[in-house]
Order: sequence, then C-alpha cells, then structure tokens
Amino acid sequence: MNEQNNEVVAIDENHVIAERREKLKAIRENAQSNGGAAFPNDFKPDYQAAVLHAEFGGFDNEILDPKAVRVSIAGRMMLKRVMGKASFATVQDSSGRIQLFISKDNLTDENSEAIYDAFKHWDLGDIIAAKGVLFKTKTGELSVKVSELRLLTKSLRPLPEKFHGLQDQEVKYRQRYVDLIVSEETRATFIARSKVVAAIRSFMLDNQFLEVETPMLHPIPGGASAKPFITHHNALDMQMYMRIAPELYLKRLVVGGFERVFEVNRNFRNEGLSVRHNPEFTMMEFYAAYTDYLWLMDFTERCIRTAAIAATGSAVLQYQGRELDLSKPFQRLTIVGAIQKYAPQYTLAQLNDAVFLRAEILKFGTKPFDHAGLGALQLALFEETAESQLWEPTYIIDYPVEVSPLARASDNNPEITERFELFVTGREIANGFSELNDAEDQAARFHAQMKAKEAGDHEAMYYDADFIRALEYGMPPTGGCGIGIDRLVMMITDSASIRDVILFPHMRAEA
RNA sequence: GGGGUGUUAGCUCAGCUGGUAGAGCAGCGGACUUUUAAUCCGUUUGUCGUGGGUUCGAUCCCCGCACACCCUACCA
Repeated sequence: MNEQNNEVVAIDENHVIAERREKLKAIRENAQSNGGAAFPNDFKPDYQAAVLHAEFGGFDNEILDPKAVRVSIAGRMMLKRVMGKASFATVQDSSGRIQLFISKDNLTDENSEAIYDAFKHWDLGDIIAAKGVLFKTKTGELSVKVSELRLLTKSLRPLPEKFHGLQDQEVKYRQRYVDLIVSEETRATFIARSKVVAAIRSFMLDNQFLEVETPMLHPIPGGASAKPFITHHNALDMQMYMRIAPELYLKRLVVGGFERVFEVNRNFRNEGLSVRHNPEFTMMEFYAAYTDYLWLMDFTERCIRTAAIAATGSAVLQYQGRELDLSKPFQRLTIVGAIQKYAPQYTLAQLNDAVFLRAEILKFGTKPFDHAGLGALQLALFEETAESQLWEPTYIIDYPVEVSPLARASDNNPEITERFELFVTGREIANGFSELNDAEDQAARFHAQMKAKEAGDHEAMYYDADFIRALEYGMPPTGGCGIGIDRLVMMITDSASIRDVILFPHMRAEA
C-alpha cells in the first residue's frame, strides 16, 4: 500500500475512518521500526469459539483451573469493555463468539504495559488474536484469560451500531459482508442454504445420478419460455445467449447413455425482479431414464423433504408465521380440480367453456393469447384464482400441450401432457414431466412454437435442430424435473424475499 | 413498466402543519481489576439523497431526478 492509493479509496471518508487511518499509520510505523508486519500472517488459531463452548462450557473453575487449558483463538472484536486495568472483549469467529479477559497483570509479554494501552485504542471490527487459559467468570461465562494479545488486521470502517445491528436493507444486500459480520440470522440462512444444496447433491448421488455441467452460453436459448440475456463471442463473432434452462443439453446426455443426470447451476432470465425473482437463479434439474411424471413426483417429494430435514432438523416448518408441513404426502390436483377446490363458484360447465373462461380471465386484468385453447384458458384461470392459495405442498397436473412444448402427451388425452408443477406457500417450486422423446412430434412442436413466435409470442421457443437430431438417435423414455433452489431455500429458511437467500442479489447501480 | 412508502451524524433513530438540527451507540479525553448493549463525567462530527420552485426564510410545502423497500405486471 502506498500514498497514491489513498486518493482512489477515499470516496466516503468521514472522521471515524480518518481516526482509524491515523491508528493504522501508527501501527505501520511501529511495525516498521520493530521489523514486524502491520498486517501479520503468522498466527494460527488452534480453537474455534463454538468448539471451546462445546468442549469446556460444562466445566466450572474447579475443573478448569487444574487443567489449565491453553488455547489460541482469533476473530473479529465485536464488543469491548474497558475497566481501567482490566478489560473484556468479545471475539467472533466463523463458529461463534468467545469472551476474552484481558488484564495487564496476566499479559506475559515484556511490553505488556504498551500492549494493554494499545488494546484500549483498538476498535470494534478489528481482527485480533489471543492466547491464554480457559476459565469461568463470576457470572459463569467461559472466557479466555489472555496472556498474549495481538492485532492482526486493522479495520478502517466502523461496524453498524452494536445493539440494533444493520437495519438498512440496501446495505444488507449491497454490502453483504457487513450483514454477515453483524447478523447471526443472515449467517444461519446461508449455512442452511449450503446444507440444502449439499443434501440434495448427496440425495441425487445416492440415487445413482451423475452430476454434470452443461453450457451456460447457448447459441440457441432453449428449455424454457423466457427472455434470454444476449451476449457476444468476439473470436467467433457470434451472438450467444446466457442459458435460460439446461434442459435440452441434459436430455442430449440421456441420449448419450447417461441415464440419470443432474445439474445444480444458474439460469439467467431477462425479466423483472420481485421478492420471488432474481435475474440469475439456481435450479437443480435432473433426468432419469425409464421413469415418468408419477415417479418424478414421488422422488421430488422425497428430495425436498430430505433437504428440509438436513437444513432444519425437521420436515415441519414455520413459514412467515404459518405452519408448513412437508412430512405429509404432497397433494395432487388437476388444474380444473384445483379451481373447483379453491374457487368453487365456477361450475364444471363454465370451466369447459372457452368463451366463458376468456371473459372471466379478462376480469382479472390479464389478456389470454388469441390462439389460447381451452387448456391454456383453464391454466390462466387457475393462476388467477387458485395458485396463491396452494400453501401446503401440492402437485398440479394435466398441463395442456400448447404450453408444454417439451413434455410427453398423455396416452389417454392428446390435449394434455404428463406434466406437473409443485406449489408450496403459493409459489411454484418445481416443474417436471415425462419427456417428449418422439423426435418427429418434438419437431412439430418446435414448428408450432416458431409460428407462435412469429405471431408475437416473444417467449415462444426457438427451433433447435441439433436437439431434434439427438432425439432422432433415440432417447429412452425419461422423466425430468427442475427444482428452484432459491425458492426452496426461502421456504426452508423462512425468508420472505429471494434476496434474503442470494448472497449478492441483483441491484441497480449504486447512486 | 405502473402504484405506494422511504432517504436527517459512521450506525440506530427523533425533529411540533416553515425560523438554517438533536439523542443513543461508535470516536476522542478522563475515572474504574469480573464486564455482558458495562457504567460514570466531559467532548468532536451534518451539503438533512439530489436538482429546481414557492417564501423575507425550506429538513419541513410543491415539481423533477436517483436509489431502496413493499404491492402490481412479465416469469421460476
């Protein structure tokens, strides 16, 4: 670090930061004259706070004193209480917090006076290290009686107020590092997210699935109905698209003989933001040969239940003050059945009357496409009347062919597909179906999509000739499903906004 | 994209239907050898988001803009 750099950094300087820079300057000068480093990296802690509490928290001083347990710990100083010649400091590491008791008399260094005086000027947020012996204070708190104390990293920016914490949502999202320092709850959320992903991964591996990675840059965006981000490859001078779904690549792998594959990765959709939508979101998508949508529903249900238990210890959760029970078998309803259950004012005759449905949907302020058939109209009414009420896990089945261009049609009814979507807390969490493996039918469906695109449906799919070629080699009968990981984590961690489960959510450029 | 709410010290927040701002924390100085948001005494700090307008005078009223949050739309 040199002087020139300071000008670049000094954007939002204030007197607090200025004071700390002065302290750092003194630390540098002191280090220089002693031949040490201002930012030393020669200290290795041998314990984490939580381990100390777990191993020694149960003992009182009668047991601790004779043991004389010597520990080295390091972390961020979160609280400091100086009382003349003795002080307490609370240090936080990735596992939790531990209290230090620092008294001049206990410091063994020959410069103990100077070290103790220096400590009095260290700031909350500084990274410090200590060695000492465990003991219990008067109030019974396990603490370290410090014999050696060091400052490892000077913190130049003040932390949020120690009691109220970080209240500003914007700062929580833009400066997640600050949020993580001060919010136990935020740390817990992302630890739970990691457990969810780990549990899903091992669940898939336990069920003979192969984890794969398919392209994020697509020459043709496919696998979903969504607006893509467009980018450009310079060397090839070609337009490329950030993937909106991995589906068509994963199915190519099934053609190739990987009969069970899954991928946990990001999808990108160039659409609006909301508490349920981030432009890049994580999806776990999987395909299993010789299975169908009925098998997928059972499997998905077990996968989600397993993930919830791994992260929280229970399949019975609380979401936004309301119980959410994932332990019971998930309900299954057809689109029409769901409308009848949650909007019983409609008669079956009305629900099969395209003219009536079209008029009814308009009342909700949405305009169905001109070419929408009965199934699509029923789906639109379902979305308006029933979807948000599906609190308990519910599979909705019998999606119309016209909105399911990659799904296998039902053998009993060519108008509907063997497809489901899973709704929990009124939100879509998963979408799966028996895959369409008839190459000629798939080609015809792509042609229909192209027509829809020409007719103004911007989200209709492109014709993917290589995917058709792959299907022409023969894809075994297969079931495939995608689970929205962010929404699943929201549900499991009781988070109201998708931004609370994404470490660095998309934000507008800072003002 | 549309609607609502918000933006005051580094942080958490007050601020009376208009008279150029306060508290707590943090910081700085002092007291204090078992504290728990330590306590006690003293003390520094503000383009009141931003640009206009009304007014003798605007943190306050009006208009625009920026950013955030919530609702809504597209979607998972």
